[in-house]
Parts: sequence; C-alpha cells; structure tokens
Amino acid sequence: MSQKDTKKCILDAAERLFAREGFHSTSLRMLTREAGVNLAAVNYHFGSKEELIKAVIERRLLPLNELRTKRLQEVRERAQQENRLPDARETLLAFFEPTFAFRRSKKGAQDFITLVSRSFSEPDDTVRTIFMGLVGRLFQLFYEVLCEALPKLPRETIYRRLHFTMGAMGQALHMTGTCMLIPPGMEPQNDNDELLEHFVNFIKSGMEASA
Amino acid sequence: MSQKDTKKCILDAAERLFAREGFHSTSLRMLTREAGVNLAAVNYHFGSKEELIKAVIERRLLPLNELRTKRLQEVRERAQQENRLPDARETLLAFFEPTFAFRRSKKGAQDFITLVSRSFSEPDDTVRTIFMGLVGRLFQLFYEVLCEALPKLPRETIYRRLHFTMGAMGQALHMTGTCMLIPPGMEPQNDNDELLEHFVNFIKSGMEASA
DNA sequence: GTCTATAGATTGATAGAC
DNA sequence: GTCTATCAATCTATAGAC
Repeated sequence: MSQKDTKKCILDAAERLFAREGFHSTSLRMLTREAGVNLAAVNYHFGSKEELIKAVIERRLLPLNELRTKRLQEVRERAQQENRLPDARETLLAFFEPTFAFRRSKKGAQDFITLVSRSFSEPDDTVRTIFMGLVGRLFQLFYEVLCEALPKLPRETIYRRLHFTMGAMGQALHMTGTCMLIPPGMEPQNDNDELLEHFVNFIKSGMEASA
Repeated sequence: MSQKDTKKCILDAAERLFAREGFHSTSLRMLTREAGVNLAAVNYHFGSKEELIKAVIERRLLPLNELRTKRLQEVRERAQQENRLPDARETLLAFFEPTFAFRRSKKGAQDFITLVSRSFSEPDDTVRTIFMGLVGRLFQLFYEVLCEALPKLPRETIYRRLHFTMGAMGQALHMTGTCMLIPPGMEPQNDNDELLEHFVNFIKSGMEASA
C-alpha cells in the first residue's frame, strides 16, 4: 500500500470511528485494525492520536469553510454594489447551502457531520479547541452579515439567535441519524433539499421575529 | 462520613466531571479523589461506572420530567375545558420554563445541563440509551400538544421543527459556558428570565412559520 | 462500610529488525 | 515505510483485612 493510501485509510477509519464511538472510546488498535494498517502507522504518519483528530477535522472543514466564506462575501458585495442591505434569506443560504450540500457530497460526510455537530458541546479540550479555531472567523463573518441584513434588531439579539441557530443546525444535520421522537407511522424524510428548505424557513422566521 | 453523604459526594463529583471531562475521559480514580472517597466506593454503592452515570442522570431528570409533563397536561386540559386549542406560547413555556428554571435552581445544575445537552448527540450507547429512555414519553407528549396548538401545519413539519428546537435548546442552555463567537465588546447576558424570553420568542416564530 | 492491595485487561507510544 | 514486540502507564473491578 502506498503512503498516500495508508494515510487516507487511517483518516477514513478515524472519521468513522471517532464519530460513532467518540474520540476517547476509540483506541488506536481498534482504529488501525479497521483501517487495515499496522498499529504503529498512526504514530508514524501523524505523530500522535491528537494530531490525527486534527487532521481528520481539517481535511473536511478547511475546504467547506472556504466555500462558505466566499458565499457570504458574495452576498455582502452584491448588496453593496446594488446599494441595498443583504437579504436575510440569501445570507442564511450562503452559509447553509454549502453545509447541507456537503452532507451528501462525499462518502463519510455524514460521519464527519456527526463529529462536528458534537464539537459545539465537546468536553474534550483537544477536539473543541481545534474545531473552534477553524470556525471562529467564519462565524464572525456570518454574524456581521446577519447584522447588516437585520439592522432593526439589537446586535445582542442576533448574537443570541445565532447560537440557537447553530444548535438547531447540529440537530438538523444529523437528523438522518438517531431520531429522538419516533411518532408512530412517521418515516423521517431525508431528502436534502427539502430538509434545507424546512430549516431555512424555520431559522429565517425565528431570526426576523420582533425583539 | 455517613453512607448517604458518600453517595451524594460521588454523585456530585460524577456530575461535575462527566460534564466537564466527558464520560469516558473520567476515570474512577479521578472521580473518587475529587469526591474525597475511596476508590472502591463507586463499585460498592453503585455496582459499576455505568450504573453510576445512570444514577447521575436520573437524580435530576426524573423530577424535572415530572414537572414538565404536569405543565404540558395542564395546558392541554385547560384548553379542552375552555373548548379551544392550546396556545403555542403556553405550550412552549410549559416545557421550557421548568427547564430554564432548573438551570439556576441547584448547585451543579449547569453541569447537569451540559451533560444532558450533549446526550442528544452522545456517541456512547450507555449514556444515550439511558437519556432517551427517560425523555421519550415526555417528548411525545410535547409533540402532540404542539400539533394541537398548530393544527394548520403538517405534522411532519412540526416534527422536524421540534428537532431543530431541541438542538437550539441545547445551545441556549449552556450559553453561559463556552461561547463560540465573542464579538468584541459584547458581554454575554446570563439573566435566566431574559434568556428564556429570547429563546421562546425565537422558537415560537420559527414554529409558526407558514409551511 | 471503608480501606489497601492487586488482579487482569487495555491503553498510547516507541525501539529496532527488516 | 512497515512490521513485531514491548514498555510504562492507566484503566475497571474485586478480594480480603479491619
């Protein structure tokens, strides 16, 4: 197996296991067995278990964040050129369309989503610090464009609502996974576009509520 | 130390450490040292680490769920007696008022909230299964009263929005903890009533959005 | 009921042969 | 780069003295 394949196999297995079993519950033995590589390979290629989780998160999050940042900047610039305020729905879509699209884009994306959704409330410093470092500037931008789109609302109100929104997003993104309520006879709909539509409707209405 | 004190010390320390370090990262050595009791005390009093986490969750959640259930049933019965539909805001408050009040009621409540917020996306079967078993019927009731309050909306829409809501609640409840965005010069407001008010406004608006 | 001591298993990491 | 073998530390759980 080439070096590149080995690294990729480890990253794939780590993504799957860290998401399904948790970071601490996943041992390197479990992980390397699942990846079909030698036990020593993780430390050789990544240095440590901590460096591995960092690599797992960065592999997916860096490109996704770049895309979301670009979309948000476009919304802001288009509004400036047309001498108007950014539209709230456009702003939300700039952030959530790439996010929900990513969810269906790649093998392992659902596992990654689970991993990230949990990072908001992750107790482990390693994981949470890595994650927060990667999304901080993006969230700041999202917050600023939202404030421009909703100039009548106090900024603290938007700030709070953005937190609520991020929590809601976490649930929305892994709704395909475990559902907490299973009303009899109700099949969870997993169509991605429909889910995004429902989600943005919900959030837009909540965001625009009078303060 | 009396038997009762020992059990309580263990429960308190477990609540704190499971919330702050995670279930798997907390060893019995760490836990019993923090509690000021002997290493063997956990297994003597609770049987195993798994039984301990169950006891930690049940101690707080059983009384809280009883209260929320009672409040929801009252909303439903009052509407029936007055021959009208339940009010959406009343329904939301029946669930969230006790929840947010609990957050400030007891020492250790904030740690417990952290623990529970994370349970929605908890990878560990032990924790998630215990938690889901304890809230399943309550969530079902909440869902039903909401459907009665919002008869114009498709039930699947309410079902989805209830998931979003639960995710948002998780973020709202530990907003006192780590904040992801810290816009310069903005001090997070931690007044409980105000947070509840903001939250219910947000959720009510999202819940009532046309489908 | 509380303690010490320890069994028995598993962990992350590394040294050294190939 | 990949492997085996192993170290040193940690873990949960328990046996047995007091």
